[in-house]
Amino acid sequence: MTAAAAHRSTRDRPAKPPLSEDAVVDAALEILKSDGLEAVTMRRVATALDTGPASLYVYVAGREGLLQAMLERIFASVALEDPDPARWRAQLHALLLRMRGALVAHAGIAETAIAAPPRTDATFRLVENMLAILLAGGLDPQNAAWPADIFSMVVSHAAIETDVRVTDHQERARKLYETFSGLSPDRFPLITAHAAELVDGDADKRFRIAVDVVIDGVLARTARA
Amino acid sequence: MTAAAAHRSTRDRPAKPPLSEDAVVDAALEILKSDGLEAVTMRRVATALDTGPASLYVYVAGREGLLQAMLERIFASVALEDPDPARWRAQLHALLLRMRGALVAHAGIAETAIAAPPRTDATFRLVENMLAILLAGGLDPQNAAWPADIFSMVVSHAAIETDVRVTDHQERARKLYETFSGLSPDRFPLITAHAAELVDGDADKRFRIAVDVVIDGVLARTARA
DNA sequence: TGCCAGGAACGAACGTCGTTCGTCACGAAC
DNA sequence: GTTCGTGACGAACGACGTTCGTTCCTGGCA
Repeated sequence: MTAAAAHRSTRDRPAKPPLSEDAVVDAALEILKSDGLEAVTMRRVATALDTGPASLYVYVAGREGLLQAMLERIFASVALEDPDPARWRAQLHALLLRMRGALVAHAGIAETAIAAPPRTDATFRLVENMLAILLAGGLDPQNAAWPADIFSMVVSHAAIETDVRVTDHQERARKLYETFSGLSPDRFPLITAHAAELVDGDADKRFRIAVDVVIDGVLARTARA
Repeated sequence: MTAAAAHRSTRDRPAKPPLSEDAVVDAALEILKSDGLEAVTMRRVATALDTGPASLYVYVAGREGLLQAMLERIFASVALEDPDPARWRAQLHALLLRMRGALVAHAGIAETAIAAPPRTDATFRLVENMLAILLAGGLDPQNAAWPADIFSMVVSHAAIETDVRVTDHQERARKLYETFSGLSPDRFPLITAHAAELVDGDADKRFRIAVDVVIDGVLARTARA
């Protein structure tokens, strides 16, 4: 290809939007959504932007930086609650459900949130809001600080569990039930006996229960003190 | 290189132990321990075994299979508890602490445990033991099944947090404290005000509290029913 | 004892990845 | 009109996981 041809090809696409961090993150999120985390490669993102991988490094600090920027964008999109002492428990559930939803909508990124949790504005916002809700609920600062940590963990894990680009979650539960109940009753008497309880509930229910368990645990801790 | 030379070189190392799945996993665990998860490459493991990467595929189902085999080995090494209704809470702590310890000893593998939790004998053993302890504690099957899940999550997460091949954990806590307290008090009044509570406690203490919170939460749930 | 089959070992290669470097084009500033 | 800085990018490097075809060794059978 001659220089003239290259020039003409540039001229042919004047509508191509200029690169920017936002554009790069947008393209990456789209690929993540459709093809999963391992499909988010520098080359693939660059191709989606009609350029080469080298061009991305101006706006993004390598692949790791790109993943962090994606997480930042996702967390920043989560709406906050306006703390109300009368409804704090419901508000906590609502906030955490939205966090999980945001992660699940971009299946696969939750892995990154756990392995390298970002310490950025977007996450501070969420921690701040969690603290506000818990304090509005009457907890003392220390007993509000512990669960803030735990909840981040619960959210990310729930997102991973819900991920697994599987169409039929009910089918997955059935498979798991068969695995459990099909084990040797001699070696695993409890698992086989209670397989139904182990796989009971869909992802939403399990998530809600996990959140409630943590809340109740903190409350018990507070009452005891 | 002639065939004769190759033959001689083989003859030169008759002491080289034959390959086996155990040998491969051993070598991989050693690399994991010393240089972290991303250093566990097929090529590197093969080099440690004085062979080429192609030779590993007889004993291990690719890199993913190798990681799973490593996890299996690690979990299998965790000693179980003999359920005693009088000491069930302490037993639960002991078991979970050992699980965490096993993961931490091989920093980095916890990531795998979360992203692709293995459903193998070694993990069934642990779940079975957790169930036994919880049932000995007087919980009904359903309320024993929920936390079994949650505890796996807490253990893995704690292992990741404790990982981060960092020599000085106290230094890390100080850095984190400075990050929190150095934020804008206008935007993050609660984080800045309670920075001390947010970073309080070392990894062990935080882990124990998380476990207790979950136990108390489940007990509260049981009492309410 | 000689021979053969089958599986382990492995050299070489393929395609893809993240990342870097040097060059080029272009718009702003003087 | 010239210069200069910066974004864009072609090309390449090294490393990765994995596969294929061949070679070699060994244990069992004739």
